Amino acid sequence: MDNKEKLRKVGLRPTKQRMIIADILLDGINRHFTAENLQNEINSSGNSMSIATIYNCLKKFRNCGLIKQVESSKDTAIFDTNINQHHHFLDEETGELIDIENDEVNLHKLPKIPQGYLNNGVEVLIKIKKQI
Amino acid sequence: MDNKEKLRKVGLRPTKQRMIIADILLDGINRHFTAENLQNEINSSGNSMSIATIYNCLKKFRNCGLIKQVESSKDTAIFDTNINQHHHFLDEETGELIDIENDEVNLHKLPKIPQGYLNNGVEVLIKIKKQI
DNA sequence: CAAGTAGTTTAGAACGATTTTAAAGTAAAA
DNA sequence: TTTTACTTTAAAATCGTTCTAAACTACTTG
Ligand SMILES: [Mn+2]
Ligand SMILES: [Mn+2]
Ligand SMILES: [Zn+2]
Ligand SMILES: [Zn+2]
Repeated sequence: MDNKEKLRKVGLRPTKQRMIIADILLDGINRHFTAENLQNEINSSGNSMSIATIYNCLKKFRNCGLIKQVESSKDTAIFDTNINQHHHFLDEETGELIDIENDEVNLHKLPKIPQGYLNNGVEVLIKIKKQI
Repeated sequence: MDNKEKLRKVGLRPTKQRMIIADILLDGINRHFTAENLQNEINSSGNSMSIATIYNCLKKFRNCGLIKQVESSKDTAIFDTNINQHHHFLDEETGELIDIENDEVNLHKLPKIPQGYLNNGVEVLIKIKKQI
C-alpha cells in the first residue's frame, strides 16, 4: 500500500504536504523526533513547509494512529513512528529514547483498573544513566 | 524531622519561600500538581510568591529528590510528592493521574540494559479511558 | 469537465509555560 | 559585624505551540 492509500484509509486527504511528511515518516523505520527535527528533514529533502502545517499534520497523523506521541517531561513534543505497543529506555541526561519491543517485557502482576475505566495500553519506561 | 531540617539535609537554605512550599508539599500526602496549582495553594494559605520563585524552588526540590516530575506529554509540567518508585494510571482524556504502589506491579521479564548504562528506575504507565 | 464547498496551507500574530535579567534582599560564613 | 554567596522578584525575554484569516486545493455534485 502506498502512502496515498495509507492517508486515504485513515480519512486524510493526500495533500502535497502530507505526502512529503508521509514519505519521510512512513518508510517503516522507527524513529523518535520533534517537529523541528522533521522540518529539518523536510528542508534536507529539498522541500519546505510552514511550521504550522507541520504541527497540523503531526496532530492529524497522531489522531489517526499513523504515529504516536511519547510521554515526556521535556518541553518539546516527541513523536514516534513505532505505532506498535512498545516500551522505552530513557537517558534522562540526554533525552535519548531507545525502543524496547513489547515481547522483551513481561508484566506478571498488574493492578486492577479503576472502576468505570478500561485499560488503554501499558507503557514501561526504564530510565538509564551512563556508567561512570 | 521538621521541614527546616529536611531542607538543610539536602543542602538547601531554608528561606521563607522554601519553607512555605515545604509546608505545603512535604506533609506526607501524595499529590500531583503544576506550578500554577501550587501558586494557588500558596495564595490560599495567605502567602504569595513570584511564579519565578515557584519554578526555582520546584526545580531545586526536584533536583534534591524532595519531589519528582512526572513524564507527561501535556505542555504543563506535573510534579509529584510521592518520591518512592511507583507507577501511574493516566486518563489521557482528562490528564488525571492515579498512583499505583510499586508492589502492585510485578515485572517478570526485563530487557538487558544497554552496554555502558545503569538502570535508574522503572516506571509503568497504564493508560485508561472511561467506559462508554 | 465546471462550478461549488469543504478542507488545507501559510505567514505572522498571539498565547501560555518557563527562563532570564538584573537589582534588591537575606542567610550563612568569616 | 562585615562580607560573601545565594535567593527572590517583577518584568522582559524566550520558546514551543496554536490561532487567525486569507489564499489555495482536493473532492463532490451537476
Ligand atoms: Mn511535557
Ligand atoms: Mn510544550
Ligand atoms: Zn518508541
Ligand atoms: Zn505519583
